[in-house]
Amino acid sequence: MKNPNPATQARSRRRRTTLLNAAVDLLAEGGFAAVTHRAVAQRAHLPLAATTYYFTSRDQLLAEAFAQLVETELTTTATWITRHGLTGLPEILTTDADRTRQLGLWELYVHAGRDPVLQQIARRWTDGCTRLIAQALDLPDTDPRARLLYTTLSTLWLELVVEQRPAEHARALLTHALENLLPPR
Amino acid sequence: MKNPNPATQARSRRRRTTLLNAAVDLLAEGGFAAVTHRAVAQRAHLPLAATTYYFTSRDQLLAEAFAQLVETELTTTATWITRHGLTGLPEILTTDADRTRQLGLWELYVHAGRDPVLQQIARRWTDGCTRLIAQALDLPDTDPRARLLYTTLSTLWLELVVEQRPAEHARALLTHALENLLPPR
DNA sequence: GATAAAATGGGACACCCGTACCACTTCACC
DNA sequence: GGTGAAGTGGTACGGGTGTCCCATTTTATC
Repeated sequence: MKNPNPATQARSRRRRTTLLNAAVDLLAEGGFAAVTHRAVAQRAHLPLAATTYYFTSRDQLLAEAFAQLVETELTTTATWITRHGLTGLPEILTTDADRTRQLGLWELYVHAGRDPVLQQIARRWTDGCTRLIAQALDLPDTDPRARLLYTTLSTLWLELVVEQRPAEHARALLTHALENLLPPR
Repeated sequence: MKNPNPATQARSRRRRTTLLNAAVDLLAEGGFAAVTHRAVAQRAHLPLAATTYYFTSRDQLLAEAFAQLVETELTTTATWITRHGLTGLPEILTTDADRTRQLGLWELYVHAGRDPVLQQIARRWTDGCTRLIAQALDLPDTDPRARLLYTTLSTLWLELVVEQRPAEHARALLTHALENLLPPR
């Protein structure tokens, strides 16, 4: 026995993350079905066998891609909120730049209803989002108002991404919800 | 020319709806990927070629299945609301009987973000739901309060179906939203 | 430098898919 | 009752998939 631990070499770890990033990109671009072993390998400029070497199955690959997508999306929206503050929150419904990225996330979110592994990540997503809203509103995480605002924001965002209707109404409704939720006290 | 219009015979029409129902069932049970020509044909006790005869492509089959799922779901929830009234609305978040059916609907809803044909049906779904809420609240369809309540209800329902957490908190939050939305006037 | 584990990559296997083909039967209408 | 279209169903084709196998190279430790 000379090299007891797998995935210990730097190049190896780099390859793994390359594959994972490729999977996330493909998921964002073409959705669920586009994440195949061959497509991921080609995207990462690696041989096909690399995918099965670093990920025991396609399900695992998808799960890790989902997890990574959730984390990055949470951090980016967190920085967005700290930069724009609460009053500019409705403006978040304009970010159709990475629309397909959001689509991929929601695809996996719904798919989590049939896969316990993904389900855990889905919960992480929901909890992370409500926490972000709570922080933006300067409320404790458990405050029903934060959770309430998240529910409307979530639906509006999903609708925007899926149905692609003009965002004006959505923004107006979100400001309405904000006024109706916070200042009346 | 003797029989100019296709699909005119009674047996033929029956077969078509049988296939469509089979597709809807499969979608509910196994999700998106489970709706294959072969599976649908077997489920309907019909030969494989029947699927390509009545539906020009798998996409069309999925689109029609989605449309049918939306319509039936809208009508069933409509009758549910008229029977239970507004006050019992939070109880709607207990119907985990056909959880997988809801899952299938949401799967296709998200997929609509990548398919213009499905997108139209997705809009029909959103509009139908908000209209139902508006009727339950005895408000005009365009009242922001109806739309607002729908957004929270939608997220809570999706969360319930996907994440399978206890429904108590969701129901409590919905009643909270209802009180906060209607009686204060 | 020897050695065993880790890493690499080319290829193959078995499977399932959507769809097309085509001979056949049944039907509606003259 | 003849005729052409509608409907039926068995079969085959081409392609893409996940996963596995195995020979080879590279690495870390002795």
